[in-house]
Amino acid sequence: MGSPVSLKDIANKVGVSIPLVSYVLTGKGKQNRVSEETAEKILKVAKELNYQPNLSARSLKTNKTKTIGVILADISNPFFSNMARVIEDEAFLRDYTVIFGSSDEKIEKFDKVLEFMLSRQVDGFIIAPPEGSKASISELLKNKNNVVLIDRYFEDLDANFVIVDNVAASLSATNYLIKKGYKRIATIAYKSKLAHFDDRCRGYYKALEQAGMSLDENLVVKIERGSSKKDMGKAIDELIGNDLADAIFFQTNTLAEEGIRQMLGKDRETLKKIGVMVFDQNSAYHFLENHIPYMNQPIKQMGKAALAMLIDNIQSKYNGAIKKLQLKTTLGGIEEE
Amino acid sequence: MGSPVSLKDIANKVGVSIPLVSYVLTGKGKQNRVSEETAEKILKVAKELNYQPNLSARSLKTNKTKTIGVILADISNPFFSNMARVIEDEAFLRDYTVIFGSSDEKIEKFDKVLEFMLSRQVDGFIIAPPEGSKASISELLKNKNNVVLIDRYFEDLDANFVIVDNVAASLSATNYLIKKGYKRIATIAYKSKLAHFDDRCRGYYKALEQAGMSLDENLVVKIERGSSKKDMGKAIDELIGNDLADAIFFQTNTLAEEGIRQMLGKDRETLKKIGVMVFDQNSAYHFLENHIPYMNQPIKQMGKAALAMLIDNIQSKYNGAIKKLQLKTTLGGIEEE
DNA sequence: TACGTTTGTTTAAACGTTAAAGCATTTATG
DNA sequence: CATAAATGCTTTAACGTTTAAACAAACGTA
Repeated sequence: MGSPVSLKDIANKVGVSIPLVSYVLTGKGKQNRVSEETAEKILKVAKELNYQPNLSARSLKTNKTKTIGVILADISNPFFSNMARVIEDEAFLRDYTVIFGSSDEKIEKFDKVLEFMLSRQVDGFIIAPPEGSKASISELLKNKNNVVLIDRYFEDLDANFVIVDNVAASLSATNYLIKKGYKRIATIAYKSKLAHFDDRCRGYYKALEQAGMSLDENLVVKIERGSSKKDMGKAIDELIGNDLADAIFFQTNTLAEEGIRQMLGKDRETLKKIGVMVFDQNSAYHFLENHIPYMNQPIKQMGKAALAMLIDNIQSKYNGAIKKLQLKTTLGGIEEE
Repeated sequence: MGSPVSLKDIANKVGVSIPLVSYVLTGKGKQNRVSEETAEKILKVAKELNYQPNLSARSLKTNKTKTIGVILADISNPFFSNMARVIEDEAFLRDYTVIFGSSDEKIEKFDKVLEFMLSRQVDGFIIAPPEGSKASISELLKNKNNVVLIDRYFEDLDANFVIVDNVAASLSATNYLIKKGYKRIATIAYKSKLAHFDDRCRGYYKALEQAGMSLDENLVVKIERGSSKKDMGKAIDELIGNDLADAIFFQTNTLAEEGIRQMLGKDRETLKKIGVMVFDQNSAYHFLENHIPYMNQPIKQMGKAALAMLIDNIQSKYNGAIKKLQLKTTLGGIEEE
């Protein structure tokens, strides 16, 4: 129990009615013509008794919980735990409570978490949608729920989102390898229909095209999520064992981590011969002999922007207008820095 | 809005009074003598209308929010984000909501987060207490709040906790290095008064003593939290540059990460000559040439146990009895495995 | 002086639940 | 057959808020 002090206690002590106290403490004293004098008394007593509003009662009345639900893929994954941290901090500042849920990239889990949060009557959502969740999210939007997608989006779904410019990022990433002189640049991606992964592939294609390099389908490898260890082993074997590729662009952090591990497993020298580029940052790269260049995602900015967008939406600052924000990535981990 | 269906709607449709519906839907039908027949009708209609209880109203009445507050040092730190994930999952299964807060090891931030959660009327807390938080937690306990400490504890504070056996873990860790034949084993710890850090040092002392090795104060380095980069640089320089130590036992993951980085910075060969042992696991070690042995903490077990303990406490299964759980660590990352 | 307006307050009602007490009707008990 | 007990339900009240409407007193204006 915080403090079992209610408006009633204050009202009694000051000698006024309960609504008056409510008006003053919610800052609506002026507009409800509460005299300066009583307002002061009320504030003083409230402080004395260390009044804490009963949020359940308030929510019951106002139909707002000041809580937002955040569904990420996996909160123990560094990318998402960093994002969670930013959202937590930002929400704290704005006096919003956050509840987190991990979808594990599974639609069934996602739906369960979503339902859980709906039953908790959250005021809005920040969601990194897993594959196949378009229908659920579309449903959510129909009930005019406040939703901001993050990190991912759906091509033909009119929803707010905050993502990075994946095409541009992949383009830069691939360009970096091209400029380094690599000729047979492979890319490893997840087998997924999520739009942002498509974009990453598109960026890769575009870079090759712009450089006048032909696209070799054998250099584009898609890994199944569940069996990434086995698949990655095979992929690395084929790409490197057969000298198919001289550089690899990993499209996610987790792919890179597994891929690099597999490369190291073969022969410590492999990594020095093969060019590597990664989408997203990872502190573990510091442990490697050579610097690993990566495309740095502005996690902090994304989290902040998503939360700001959502809360503005909840408070219906811009009524109904859909906001789409695409942030820039930056090149990091290069030796010059 | 989930569904704006209330008990009233169900009651109207079935043709009974509201309390009857409440009784049935909360499983108290039998004890309130509701006939099988009406109970069935109520359940059927509830399902039809997709009734979702209004938790605010329920909380207002019952004074329980089915929410627990979890305060960790930093949710973007892998150890804690893994812990968060376990707690999230476990709470989800039990239909409890979790709100997280990061203390950043700062007492001021901790107190703010604590107050925030109290204002949210959480039913209980799982806390990894930062240095200096004993008074706040003691206060919390006085108001008979349900608290379970995790990862850390206070020597002379009678509170529930779930930790690892730090003395035993450090003993094993140091013993491992001793058995490997190292003669001048250093340890690097944080400058902190937290009891679990003391324990880790004690385990180290004990191992040396048992092996008949004398304790060299120069081999025990304490790093300031804020300035760990600078301090660590100096420490590594002194220990290794002067050939003071032939092995280092890092007492936390973050210390090890920084320490290893510094060692690699000097010369890639250093790490092969100096024995290293780390408290806590880190997937980044896979990127190093040599295997890094570590003491593996049962994060999953800890999180699960803490949550179970807390919820049993909330439901006052064991009334007032303090529970102290100390779990075993295991040796990991050794080459033989 | 009368009456509309402003000012400061109170009363009433509601949000959706739960818990206790009340009230018929039926069934068991001697 | 009278009465007690069990059965199945309803009524009442309350949790702590917020919001709208009502009210009284003081003031301004004619």
